[in-house]
Amino acid sequence: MSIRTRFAPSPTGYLHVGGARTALFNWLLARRHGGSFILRIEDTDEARNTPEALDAIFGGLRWLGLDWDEGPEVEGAHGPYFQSQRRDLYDAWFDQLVALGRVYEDSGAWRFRFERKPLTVHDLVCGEVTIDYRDESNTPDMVIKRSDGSYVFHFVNVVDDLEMEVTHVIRGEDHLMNTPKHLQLIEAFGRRPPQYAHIPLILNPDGSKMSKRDAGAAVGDYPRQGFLPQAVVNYLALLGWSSKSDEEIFGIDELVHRFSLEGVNRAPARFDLEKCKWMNQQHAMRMDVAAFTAAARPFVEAAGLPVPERFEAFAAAVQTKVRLLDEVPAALDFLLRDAIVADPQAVAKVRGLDAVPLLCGPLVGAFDAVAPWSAQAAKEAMAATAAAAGLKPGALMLPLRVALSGKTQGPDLADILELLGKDRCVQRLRDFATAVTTS
RNA sequence: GACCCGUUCGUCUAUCGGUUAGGACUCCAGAUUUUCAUUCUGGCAAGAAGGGUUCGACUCCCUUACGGGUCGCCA
Repeated sequence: MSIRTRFAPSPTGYLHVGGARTALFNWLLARRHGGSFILRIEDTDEARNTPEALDAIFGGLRWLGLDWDEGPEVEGAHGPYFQSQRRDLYDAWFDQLVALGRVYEDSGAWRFRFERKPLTVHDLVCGEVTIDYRDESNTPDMVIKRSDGSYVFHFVNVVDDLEMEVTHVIRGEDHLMNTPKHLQLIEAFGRRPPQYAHIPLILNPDGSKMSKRDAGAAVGDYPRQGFLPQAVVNYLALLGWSSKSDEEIFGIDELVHRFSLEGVNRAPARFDLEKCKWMNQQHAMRMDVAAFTAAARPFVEAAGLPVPERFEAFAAAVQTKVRLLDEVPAALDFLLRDAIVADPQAVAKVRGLDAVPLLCGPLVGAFDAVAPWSAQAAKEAMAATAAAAGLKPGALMLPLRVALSGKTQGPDLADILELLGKDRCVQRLRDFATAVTTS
């Protein structure tokens, strides 16, 4: 019998990283075992549902690459996949409970009568958890149908998992105490419960609960901040799950191959944006140039920079230098524009160096004489200029970098020389000369 | 408050009774790159506390502390 998992968000806010990770784990388990991953929209709270939230769910899952085998748009044998469209089904299941005498009316709503006994959840992550339902004060009979006739989460969630033949329910630990309620319902229906796995929550760096407004909480913010989906997936997978090895940079296929519920931790994990960024850089560096170029292009365009014909060569020059894609425009700015704004601190740092007079004098002529222009030829001219003055070529590197880019950090000097071209190099050397002498 | 779950470097984690408690992020130092980033090497840094059990506990049990979760006609 094949594994069936589901992600069942309610469209009431933005897609949260916690929800995204829940979806990821469900997706990974299904893919690992060749099962099915179902997307079900739990939109029973009409007052709080919004179309934007629904778009955020679809968009977020798609961006992360978590495709669903059954659910909205793709449909499937157990639809519809919006709870708001499953009324008839719920009515039928509710009637069963009425026939069994397990519900009673209370102030216009209907409550499910719990059996008063201890209930044990056999959780794949938490182990055996027993909650005593004999203590009625702590576990009052729950409302499953509101006085307006609509059904409550616990009821529809259980009915749908049964109807959709879900075999594994992976969800946040905040649902652990709900599970006995669900078990009671399933028992009343005379059905077998799915396997449960409650995963720990994601916390803020300070240990507080991560909510919608916290940094890094909304998955929708990641794309425009320049995160790569594969990096976010990788980072999220490692929050609360361990591959039990020292490696940690995994592509999605590798995660699928390695994933197992056994590796899931029981303690909540704090979200570390720094490590997430580091991981993004690791993935960015591993992309092939064409893919990186395609991913970086929109950021450069959005920044209003001219995108040259040979953009790929420019993107390649900064591929290992950025953590997030939104750093690309700033990294490329001096290469794409005619004029540069030199960082005063960078200029100050090199001003007093012995090599500066060479840059302002002989090197300008040496560069001007290079024909045809190439990074190699330019470097040879630079070496010759240095040698003539009794300096090592290395002494010219940093000042030249500052002269050409206005910064102390950036692409490889050879790339700068090559991409800038002769005219711009000579011009910037002249500008640099006036900058260091006049101020 | 009651009931659950949890607690290893600042953070993410490995360890399933015997390890100099390992790796990663961050930070620091050095090497390589004639330059920056990358990469490499080294360093700082941990078993919440107290009791047991055991020849031996981070690992098993109990208590306390702390953290998180749940106690809705929200999901």
